Amino acid sequence: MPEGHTIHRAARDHEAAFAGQVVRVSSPQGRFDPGVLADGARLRGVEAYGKHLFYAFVAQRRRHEVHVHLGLFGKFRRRASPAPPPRDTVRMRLEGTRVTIDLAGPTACQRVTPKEKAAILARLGPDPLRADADPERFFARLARSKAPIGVALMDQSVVAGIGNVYRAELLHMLRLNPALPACDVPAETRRALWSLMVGLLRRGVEEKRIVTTRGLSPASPRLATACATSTHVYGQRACASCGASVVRYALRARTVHYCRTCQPLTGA
DNA sequence: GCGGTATGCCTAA
DNA sequence: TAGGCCTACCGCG
Repeated sequence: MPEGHTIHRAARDHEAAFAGQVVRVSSPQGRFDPGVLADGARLRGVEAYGKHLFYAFVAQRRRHEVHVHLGLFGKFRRRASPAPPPRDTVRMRLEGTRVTIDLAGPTACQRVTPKEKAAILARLGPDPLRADADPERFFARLARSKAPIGVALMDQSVVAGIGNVYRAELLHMLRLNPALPACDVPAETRRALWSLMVGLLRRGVEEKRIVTTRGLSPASPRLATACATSTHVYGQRACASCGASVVRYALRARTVHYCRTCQPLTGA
């Protein structure tokens, strides 16, 4: 479930799993070249920025970075070491003494130079999960964008880490119609959007899933099914607030989910 | 077994 | 705007 929360959680978990250890890096699938990392490299840290991950290794006294982007399909699987043989779709295997992480289906998995990493970061807007995020950049971009707010929120150069689920939920919670031009979102609402992004993404990191409704975090799987409405409109047939049918339509090739009653176009 | 679907994003036209 | 890429899972026959 790769939106920003998944990436930040992976950074935290992988850093904890491999902190300071020597990790063996391989590509069972063969589509990633680990280079010098194949013989073992010490993991110095894992950094998350929006939906991008950067693994910093030291091998042969030099620093090496691996860039990972999960895209739509990418997934990490964690197992205890020694792990069973990988599936043949595993693009990258990170093998530590206690933990082995398999990565399958990513859009990107490659070693990058500092210059290449900087170029990736330069394309990204502020990330609400990062302490160094500057929300003013987000506010400024919205203020001068004529694009629909539903498009602006998915634009990683406007804000980094928001995907289709968070977009739908943010807009619903602030009663914004996805088609409203971003520049018409009032300044107060821009600020509210930022605070909400910070709160929801942080919750997503802790719970390892996207939960935007107040629902309790149920202890038993049976209860979990009963309280399955972890969203207001995304993936729902009926709006969790008012019960009206949730509308779906394609906006720039991505399906937007919203409630006509709670999010009228004129009501902003 | 097949087809549809998914929380993403890039490129060609 | 359409198509391509990447993988896993689910419902259907």
